[in-house]
Order: sequence, then C-alpha cells, then structure tokens
Amino acid sequence: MIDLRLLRDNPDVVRASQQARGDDPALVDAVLDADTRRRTSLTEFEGLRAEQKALGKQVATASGDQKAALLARTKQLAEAVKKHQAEANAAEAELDELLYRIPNVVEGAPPGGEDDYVVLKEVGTPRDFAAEGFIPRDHLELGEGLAAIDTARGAKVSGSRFYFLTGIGARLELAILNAAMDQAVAEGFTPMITPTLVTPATMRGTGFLGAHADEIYRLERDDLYLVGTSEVALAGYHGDEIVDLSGGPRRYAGWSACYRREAGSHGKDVRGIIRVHQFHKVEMFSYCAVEDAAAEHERMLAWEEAMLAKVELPYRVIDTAAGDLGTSAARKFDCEAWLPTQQRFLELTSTSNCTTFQARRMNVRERTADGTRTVATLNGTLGTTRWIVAILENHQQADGSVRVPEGLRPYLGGLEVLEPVR
RNA sequence: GGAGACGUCGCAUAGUCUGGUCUAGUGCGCCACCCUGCUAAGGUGGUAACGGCGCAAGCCGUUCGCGGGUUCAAAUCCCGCCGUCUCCGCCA
Repeated sequence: MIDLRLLRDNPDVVRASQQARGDDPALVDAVLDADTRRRTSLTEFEGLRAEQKALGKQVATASGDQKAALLARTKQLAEAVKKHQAEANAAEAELDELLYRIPNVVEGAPPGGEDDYVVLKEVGTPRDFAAEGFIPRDHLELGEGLAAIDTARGAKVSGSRFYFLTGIGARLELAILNAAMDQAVAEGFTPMITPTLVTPATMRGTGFLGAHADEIYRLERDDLYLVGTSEVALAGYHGDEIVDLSGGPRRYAGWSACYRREAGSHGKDVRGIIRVHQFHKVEMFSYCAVEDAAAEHERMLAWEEAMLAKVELPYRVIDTAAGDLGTSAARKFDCEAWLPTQQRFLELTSTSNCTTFQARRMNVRERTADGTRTVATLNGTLGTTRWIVAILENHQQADGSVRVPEGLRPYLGGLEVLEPVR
C-alpha cells in the first residue's frame, strides 16, 4: 500500500508513476475523493461519539427524572452514532479498496513494458560452441544423460511441469542452495526455513493477491495459500511489529520450496525445468530504513552477482521497466544468464526494492526520535533450481559431461566433472 | 478430532463473577530531572499504537486476541472465529 500522505501531498508523483506503469492515473483522483469523504464522515461520527460518551458519564451519576431525561436523549444519540459509524466505516472501506489497487510508486525504473528494460551491464563471454567444434545440448538432454533430471516420471506422478531431480541432479540443487545459504550467512544474514503455506492476510499483505493472483495455489478447504517464494513468509515475519534497525538492516536468508501455477504461460518454456510448478530457492530479504533502501538494493544486486561468479556463468543485469514491475516493487534488477541452446538470456535472479509499500501493508515499523515510521523491505534471489539449467548448458563438454564450477565443488565432495551415465 | 484453561498499553500482572470515577491500576524495564561522594540506593515526573481536527499548544476518536451482538453505556454480558498451554484420541 502506498503512503496516503504522499498521495495527498504529491498526487502528481503518483499519477506519473501510474502512467509509467501503464496503469490508470485517474485512480489517484478516485482515492483523493474517497479520502475526503472518509474524513468528512469520520469527523461527523467522532463529534457525535464524543457527545455520547460525555452524556453517558452523566447517566452514571444521575437519578430520578433527571436520569430519565438523559436516557431519552442518549437513546436518540445512540441511533445517530450507529448510523454515522456505519457511514464512516463504509467510507473507510471504500478508500482502502481503492488505495489497495494502486501499486508501488516507481523509483527510477525506465518507463514502458516488458521489452523496455535497460541493460545495465554484461558480465562474462558466452562460449563459442561452433569454434569448439560441437553443437551444445540443451539442459534436459544433458540432465537426462547425467541421470540428473527425470521429467517423464515427474509428469507421471504429478502432471506437466513437475520433475524429479535424481542422483547428481538432486546433489547439484543442494550444492547450489547450500552455497547460496553459506554466502548469505557469511554476509551476516540470518538463515531461515520458512512456512510455505500462509494465510490470506499474509499473502495479501505482501502484494501477491493483486493482478497476479492467478499464479498462486490456494488450498480451499484450509483457506491457505502456497507461497511462490519465501519472500512472503519473511515479509510477514515481522508483521505488526516495531523492529529495531539501529544496528542496520535486518537481513534474512529464506530457504523454501516455491509453488507457481504458471497459469498464463501455456506453451512457454515447456521443455525441461525452466518453468515449473515447484522449485527451491534461497531468497535474501531485508528490512531497512527507508533512506538506506536504494543502497541496500545495490548490495542485494552485488550479492547476487557474487553467487553468479561462483558458478561462472555469463550474464547481464537489466533494469526492469516500470510496466513489468511487481505490485510491490518500486524498482527491480534482474540477472539473466546466457542460455546457449536458445541464444537468449534467462532470468536467474531478481531483486526488488519494495520501499515502504510491503511494510505498510504488513504494518512493520521502526522507532525514531519523532515516533514510529514504516520501514523499507527488499528481496533478492541467491539461488534456485533453475540455475541447474544454466550451469549444465554453459559448462557442458563435447562428450555430454559437465564441468563443475569451482565454487560448487566443495558442495559436491570435490567433484570436478559430472559424467554421463551410460 | 475431543475436553479444559487462558489471551489486558515493551515484559509481568490487577480489573471480568456484581456493565457506568477504567481518563485501564500496579511492579519491572526505559527516559529526563533531583538528591547523594561513591561498585549502590532514594525521590519526582514521564513512558502504547493508530486516526481526525488544528499554524501550534493541544483537543477529540479508535484499539483490552479478531469479528459480530445485547445495552443509553462493554475490558466486563452473549455468539462465532483465531492463537497459546494442558490432557485425551489419531498419525509418523
């Protein structure tokens, strides 16, 4: 939820943000209007309520005729109070409903849609397989050769977009996630294993029940949602709390399974394990002071790049365009690894600065000299199942074996090459 | 799944039976000041959040797990839900 005060004081900023995202700027005026109506009806209600309370006190001490007269008046008043309270509540609900529809105010992201990203930099050089004299295999062919990935049995057991990681495949995923967790811990993050089922309130608070609600699994019978990322649980972790940030940002590294319906992606990335219903992820999450958020965002990006360096992948960093930002994000940087068999970049990490948007919804504040204020939250990927795809393809050798990047060897018992099983 | 107990301003607790000086008391902690020459103690005051009005000082409203209800009036009575603990059942 955006800051109502910002919207009141600087509606043009919010209008411009809506414009940049390709959303309706008129929503801003609808909110302003609803806010005015809410305040009017609230003032009316509060005046009546004050009168009612004052008279109520007199009733307590009065007696006889005096009491009867007072009761007659307070009865009328009670009815009026009830009516105005209902009105004030309705006005408030209307305001909330409108306010919830406004996504976070964009901060620095380039305008435009999905294709209007800006490439910030490219790191590493894609291999020239033609020069090396062989045609690269894609990750599934490699994974099957290594007896690492089994999508056929995944489909048999759970349906399309499910898979088994088998043998070295399972070990490789654990290696990636453990390397990510170790790096996070070394940087001072608190490691967390989080719930993957959350209440509607938590899911709504983190901003995932808006435009992309179709992406989320819901357990009807229990009124719970399956998370698409541990960000959800980590954002809820300090919900309704006043956190102490005097020692700097509070950083958590969440390890969890992630579930996505992939409802709108029919026919996209159907082969292999690029786009699946369930995967695992180590996610960084930070609560920090709002002035520190932009710098923390840079740090998140740097930590992601450090992980990518460990697995020795060529990648680029993009500054996501406003229209492609999530509801909660004010700015987002993605790291995309080169995928040789598709001659394109594939998103491996994504870090978002949610400024105070998410924390306001979750009611996470800090104490300052002047009282309390909402904190900022940020998140960023440190490792996922999908990284296997890029690692297999980029480090493959002519014989179908795969070189293990040095950063992962300690997590694979020193193994230097993954050999095909035949 | 069943039974019982509990949920109060950072923490601990009083208040709920018997609705109205509860403007939610007290202790601890914390902050400020005072006193005191001594590894301390004592004294005084302050110390929740959110919202509305106001240039401001301040005034007002909301919140006693959450949501309804009864009532002129609810921390207090009634109903539903959530959570915690104890015991039982069931299951790894």
